[in-house]
Amino acid sequence: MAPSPNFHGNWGRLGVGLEDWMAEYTSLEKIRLQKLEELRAAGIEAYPTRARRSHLSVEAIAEFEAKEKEGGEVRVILAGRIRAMRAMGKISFAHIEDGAGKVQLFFRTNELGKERLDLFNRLFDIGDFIEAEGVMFRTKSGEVTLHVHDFKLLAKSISPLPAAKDETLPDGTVVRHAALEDPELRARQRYADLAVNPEVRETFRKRAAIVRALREFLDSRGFLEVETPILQPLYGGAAARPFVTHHNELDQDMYLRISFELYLKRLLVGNLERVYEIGRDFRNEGVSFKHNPEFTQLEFYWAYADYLQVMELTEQMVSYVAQSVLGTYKIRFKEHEIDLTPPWRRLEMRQGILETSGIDFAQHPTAESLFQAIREKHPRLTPDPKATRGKLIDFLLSEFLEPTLIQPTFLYNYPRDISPLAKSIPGDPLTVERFEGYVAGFELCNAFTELNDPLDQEQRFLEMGRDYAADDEEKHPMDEDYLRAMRYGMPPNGGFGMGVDRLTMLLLDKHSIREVLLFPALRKEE
RNA sequence: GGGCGCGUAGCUCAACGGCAGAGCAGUGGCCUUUUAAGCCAUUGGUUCAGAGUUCGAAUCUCUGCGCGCUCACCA
Repeated sequence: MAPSPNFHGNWGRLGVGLEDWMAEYTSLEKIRLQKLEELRAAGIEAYPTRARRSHLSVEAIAEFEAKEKEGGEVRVILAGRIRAMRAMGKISFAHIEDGAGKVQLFFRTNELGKERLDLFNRLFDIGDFIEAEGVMFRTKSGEVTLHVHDFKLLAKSISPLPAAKDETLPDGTVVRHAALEDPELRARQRYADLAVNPEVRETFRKRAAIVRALREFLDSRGFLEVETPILQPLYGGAAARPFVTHHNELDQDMYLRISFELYLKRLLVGNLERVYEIGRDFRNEGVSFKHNPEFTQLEFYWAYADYLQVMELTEQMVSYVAQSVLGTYKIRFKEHEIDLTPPWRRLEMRQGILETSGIDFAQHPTAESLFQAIREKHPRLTPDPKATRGKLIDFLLSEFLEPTLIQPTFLYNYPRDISPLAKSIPGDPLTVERFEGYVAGFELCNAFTELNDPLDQEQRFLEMGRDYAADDEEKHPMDEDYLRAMRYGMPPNGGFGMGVDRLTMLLLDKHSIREVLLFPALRKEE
């Protein structure tokens, strides 16, 4: 099908001839481009500049239902996207969807005349945006519907959206047929996914509500929201590989931050006593159902508090968010019923690992001894022989304890050598005041009483440097400016970090981080 | 990065060594209260890409690409 001489489509942008234009579009798209031409030939603007709308779909329906008994007329202008069309001779039905929901449109030759109805049936498609003016009424089968007296195209759709159809079964459940389901397509073309899967839009509305609730909670407790650099001359605050980039004018390599920690704690030095940030972290590591290279993190730092106070604030905050977004403390995640009502269970890490693995790591003060114990007790397991004591403990944690932590649990008191920014427990140099919150078997948050002794901190950086000497990429760089800040004096404080994506997964019962990210990282196409 | 699996029409999926199909969407027709509207007719394919085995490949083998699951990595 060749474009006619008065074709208005922009195939000049290809800078090529007719043949390439033909290859650029699918047969369905070519048909729609022809319709576009016909519309324009008929003097109809396919992309008008302005639209009118008096009501959202739900408002129009509600207003009609309120006035239905006394028979008052409800005249409205609705605007939305065509999701279904049913032409039947001299009448037609369609459903449009707007920001609030769907509403049915009813077209009749009586009001519109044959030509206008034919125009609608022939040249309008699923996916087009339209504006429709008329009077609300109820059809024979009971659906509140707009009786259209006039309509107008607002934007023509060239590429066909998946024409998903909702079937309502006798028991009321809705089955969607031919919905866009391919996970790759849904993620790559999130715009199409959002357009045809309303529950995806709902997921992201709820995500926004979760972030809003976190802010409300912290704001109301005197925390100041701040923004610290994403582009940093030096990365730190976590053990992760960074993304490296380059500033041309400064001729200097820069890193995308892997955490906010060191900058937020600088603010405590500056007498900002309660600070938090919600923003993006970047970690140049593997991608999985719970890892995306960029992810949203919440961190707060609270002067004069310790990790026990942070624990209390955490359970209050998470339950507040659940209550405010879902209206309940009881959530479902996969097959689990989870109760977020505070207080949460508190379990000392040593105790938890002893109970689930039969190994008391306190009896094994060196990596060698702990490694031997694991090999003897669990011969089929193969921990890394080069692992530090802390990493072996972490291994036991994820192997034995983590899967059992379904109901919200604070696991506390961590080995010092995997926690270089946390403060030791008085009288116990091997253990730090740190906890992680676990729900549904995965780590939700991580917090500790922050190390505020600049000399100890310098020592820890040096130790980390040694531990990672063999692996440059994971080496924890010495942040001299951070130490300089600490030397001015940092108040004792409790700090906290939580993955907002993971919290969203938990609260919304989504089992992949991609379901809660609008545009997850994907390999480039082709 | 390793292992396993998947990739067929715009969407959802069949065909599993022997003519590449269905439903929806699309196109033409009938139909003035339908709603997965219905009925009649009909269009649409580089079976992800490339190579190989075979008389014959969507199907078997290899390579590549992409995605999913899983393991590793990830305080």
